[in-house]
Amino acid sequence: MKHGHCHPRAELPKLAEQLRRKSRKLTGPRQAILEILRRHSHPMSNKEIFAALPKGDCDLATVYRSMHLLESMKMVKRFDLGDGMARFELLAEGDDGHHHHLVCTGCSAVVEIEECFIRELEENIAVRNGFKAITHKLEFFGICPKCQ
Amino acid sequence: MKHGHCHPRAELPKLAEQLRRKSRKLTGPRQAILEILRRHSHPMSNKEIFAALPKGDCDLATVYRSMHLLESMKMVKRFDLGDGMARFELLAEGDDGHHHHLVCTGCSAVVEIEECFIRELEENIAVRNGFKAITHKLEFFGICPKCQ
DNA sequence: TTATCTGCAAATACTTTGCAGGGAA
DNA sequence: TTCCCTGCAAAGTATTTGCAGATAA
Repeated sequence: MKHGHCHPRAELPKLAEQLRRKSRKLTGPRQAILEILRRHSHPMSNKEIFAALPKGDCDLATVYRSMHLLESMKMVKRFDLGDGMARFELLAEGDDGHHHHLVCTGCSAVVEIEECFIRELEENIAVRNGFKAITHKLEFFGICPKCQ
Repeated sequence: MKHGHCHPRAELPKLAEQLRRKSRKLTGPRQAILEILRRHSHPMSNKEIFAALPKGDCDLATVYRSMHLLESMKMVKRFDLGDGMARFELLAEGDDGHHHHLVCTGCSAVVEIEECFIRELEENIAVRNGFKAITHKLEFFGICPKCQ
């Protein structure tokens, strides 16, 4: 599944509504950040988002704060691609965003891997170890065609 | 610094040999760190290793440098459990250390998961996307029996 | 002796936070 | 007006690095 590319402004009403529900405000930076994420289909770091914003539009600290907020509202999903910084992707309505990535160790290109092969194994592992509420993080790394 | 209380262990010959091969030295901190890892079966962070060393035994920076060295010699393996710091486990001779973890989101307890379910899928994903040298990182998260 | 190591402190990189002024509702 | 939000700067955490003295071989 794609992430919001079919409905360019679909996120705004949802954003406004969810913000209202938490007595939070619909501000310029928050709209601008969602707009940036909508235009990029790959996971973006705070710094990348900041760089993509019209310059002077908002502070880096505000990007960090906004990403926490949007994450708590389940409008974005945080990914850890193992390079020491958080990355975020826009979530489609009703999508839990669970998927994986194939990351090039040469140029950092990212391919989205939509299938999840682990869900059945989770239950097995949970039962065997007495754990509840099991989730997992799975990322693939390799060398992309261009970098070979 | 001195390490009069540091006794030779099973890894020492291997360590000494590999160090010699790279014209590196067999020093107190390096022996002490391997000894710490040998006594702990769970992945340890630099800070944990540092804290477990006899106090004043070596500097935190030296722990970081030693872990890089030991990793490059394939005597330890680095894991990223998603909490913003690297963790390390001792590797057995000839072991590539590939396995996964089940981490409690409550108390950070770690269960080792020895099987790997992904190896066949890797090839599939590699071919489909034209990638080479594919690897993966997979970690499970949940709530352990004690924390439920 | 000599090249590698180490402690120390300073520097980096990513992220969070305190505070006072600015802004949405 | 009332809170919430923002910029700015400072602080926090994990990690790396420059340097001069210490040490293994």
